[in-house]
Amino acid sequence: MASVTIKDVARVAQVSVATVSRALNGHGNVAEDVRNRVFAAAQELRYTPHAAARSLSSRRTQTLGVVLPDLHGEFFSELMRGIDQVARAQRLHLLVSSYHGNPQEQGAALRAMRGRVDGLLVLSPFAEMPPLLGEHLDSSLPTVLINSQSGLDGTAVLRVDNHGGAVAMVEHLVSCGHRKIAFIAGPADNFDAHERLRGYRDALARLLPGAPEWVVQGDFDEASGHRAGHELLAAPQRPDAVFAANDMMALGCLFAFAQAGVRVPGDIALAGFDDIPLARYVHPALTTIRVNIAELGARAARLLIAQITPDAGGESPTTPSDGVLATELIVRESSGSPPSTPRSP
Amino acid sequence: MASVTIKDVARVAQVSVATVSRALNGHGNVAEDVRNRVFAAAQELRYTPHAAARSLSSRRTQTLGVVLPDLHGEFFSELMRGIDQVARAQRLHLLVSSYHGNPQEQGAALRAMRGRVDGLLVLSPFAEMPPLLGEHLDSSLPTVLINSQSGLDGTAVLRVDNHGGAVAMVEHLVSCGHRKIAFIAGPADNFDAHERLRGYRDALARLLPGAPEWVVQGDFDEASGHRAGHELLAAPQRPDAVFAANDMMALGCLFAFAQAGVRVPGDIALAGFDDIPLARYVHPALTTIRVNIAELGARAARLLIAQITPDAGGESPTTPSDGVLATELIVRESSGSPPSTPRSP
DNA sequence: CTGAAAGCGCTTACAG
DNA sequence: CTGAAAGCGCTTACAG
Repeated sequence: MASVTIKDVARVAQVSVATVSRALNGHGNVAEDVRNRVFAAAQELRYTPHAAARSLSSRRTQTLGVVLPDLHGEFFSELMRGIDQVARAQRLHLLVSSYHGNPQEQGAALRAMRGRVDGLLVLSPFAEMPPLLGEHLDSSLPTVLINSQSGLDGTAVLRVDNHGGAVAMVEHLVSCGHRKIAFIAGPADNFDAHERLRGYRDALARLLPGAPEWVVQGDFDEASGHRAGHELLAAPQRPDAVFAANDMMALGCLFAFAQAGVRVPGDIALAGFDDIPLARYVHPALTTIRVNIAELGARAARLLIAQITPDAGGESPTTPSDGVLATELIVRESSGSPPSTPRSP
Repeated sequence: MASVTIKDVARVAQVSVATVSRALNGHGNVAEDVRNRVFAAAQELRYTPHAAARSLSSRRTQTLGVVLPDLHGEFFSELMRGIDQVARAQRLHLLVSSYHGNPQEQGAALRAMRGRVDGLLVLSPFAEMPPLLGEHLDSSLPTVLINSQSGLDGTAVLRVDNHGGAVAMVEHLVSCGHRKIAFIAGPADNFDAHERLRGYRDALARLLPGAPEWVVQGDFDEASGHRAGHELLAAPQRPDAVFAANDMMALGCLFAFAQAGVRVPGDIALAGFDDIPLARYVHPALTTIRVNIAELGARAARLLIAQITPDAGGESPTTPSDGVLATELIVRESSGSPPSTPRSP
């Protein structure tokens, strides 16, 4: 079953290659019996069209490109799941490329997509748009940016409502009676981190006017949360509540508190952001903000498909090219308020 | 920056397209100054070769295909991480395709890879080789099967040592003094599940001759572990230890025990398989078998690359085409033996 | 070292 | 409804 081409099928079916192409692609204008002969021949020979050849002449690859900073963990797999779900419904393939957090590589990854994909999904979490992004984005290639700083001409952007989520969390903590609310920030150069910090600040200013901000720097990983936890405990006055910009840091912080014999939420309340699977399993279960990453991926894919084929079941044409994905407050034990729903495994 | 082709570069550099091609591909036999002119022209025009065209004429796609049952969770993301790591070192792209557990779709996915990839990594966990696999595998396309039942002619297979891991776990449980060891099995039609069950049986027969097997059926998800837990507690004589064929089921079982007020490991010891991130966070931390999935992906990718380009830094030529990936016993609290290392977050 | 030309395997106007 | 032919954008012997 080496390489059987359209010519072989044409020969066996005794028609021209043009007819084979039309028959196999369902182009209507083919006589019934001819079509059957072609199908039979194709089947007999186990013919599969050569994708590169088809792409070259049809200018379509039936493939969506996904360019990410890394292929790591929950976020990646959830995003891919969402993207895959809508891509397959359109019979589109997925070409994934990680640039390993390296802006240099990002440009290369973007450029290498030419001729391989019909459109691009790009995750570029840098708070400052790398100049490369704009330069390497082929303006003739439909593109949807995910959770990225915008700033690009007409490129569609889809974002998680990080700001709104952070505001909701501060509101919740305040409603639980907490007043001295510290924040463990994410990496300064990360756009999501930036938005969450902004949400914390805005909510604090509005709900607790006059209350000082209390921000400890972290970098989204557990170790930095652990350090931040110790740092907070060392302060002359301890906070009532700690809001970490993501769950991993909240977990690190929780561990630091446990080491120091500080009880959560008895002594200090704690909250995170993301609702990773672990969040419900730690003790106490972590109050957090849920982000439906699969949905983010699915919507981004729909947005992109709508750009590629305005009538293939993508987002409706009235959908604005920019979108925001809502978040959800998940109240568990760690924030000092009894959870609204019983704990489930 | 629409579509600039090699012709445009040739015109600007005032050479033939053949020369442009040779210069850009580093073919040595190009005069220094000509090469420079070509590079300058390419840069000026922001030229990027069209992948489909290049593939069609060179018969190489610079892409590895990955065909998986689903794009779900930890296993998927770890596998991808490992594959990506070695693929990028060779500047290879990754085309991923999920067949959503549907053998029918698997065939389609496999066939659709023609002309898109230089080789295939296929995960086909069905205990019975779907006849489709063999039929749809293009014999001219280098392929590596991952964790699949073999049975195919010369196709390379890479496996996790599920049998060995299960044996090691039973040995550990026995060494902790447990005698009545129950097993929560995975889905009957899953190859990994089958091997783990076989390991349990073999070890039991060897270490505890005469002891009856005690197998409860599960299907790898948490809910089935939960059911199995209740079922085990309802038995006239409770087991000393429960070995679940994966961590998710162990977690479900743990939850069932907690609900029933049964203490782990005090009343019943518990162990899982996989070492998912949650395993160390639950209480008590779960004794399990670690499988380095990223390494599995990396080795599979190397094996495949070696087939594609026997001298591009893939596995050494002496590497057998079949391989087994060792597992590691991770002792934590749940098995009733004090953990050998202090608990870390 | 360089160019003209064939060819990779398809698709798609263009005639008929 | 069908076929001959051009063309998609490259690469690669083949000459020179």
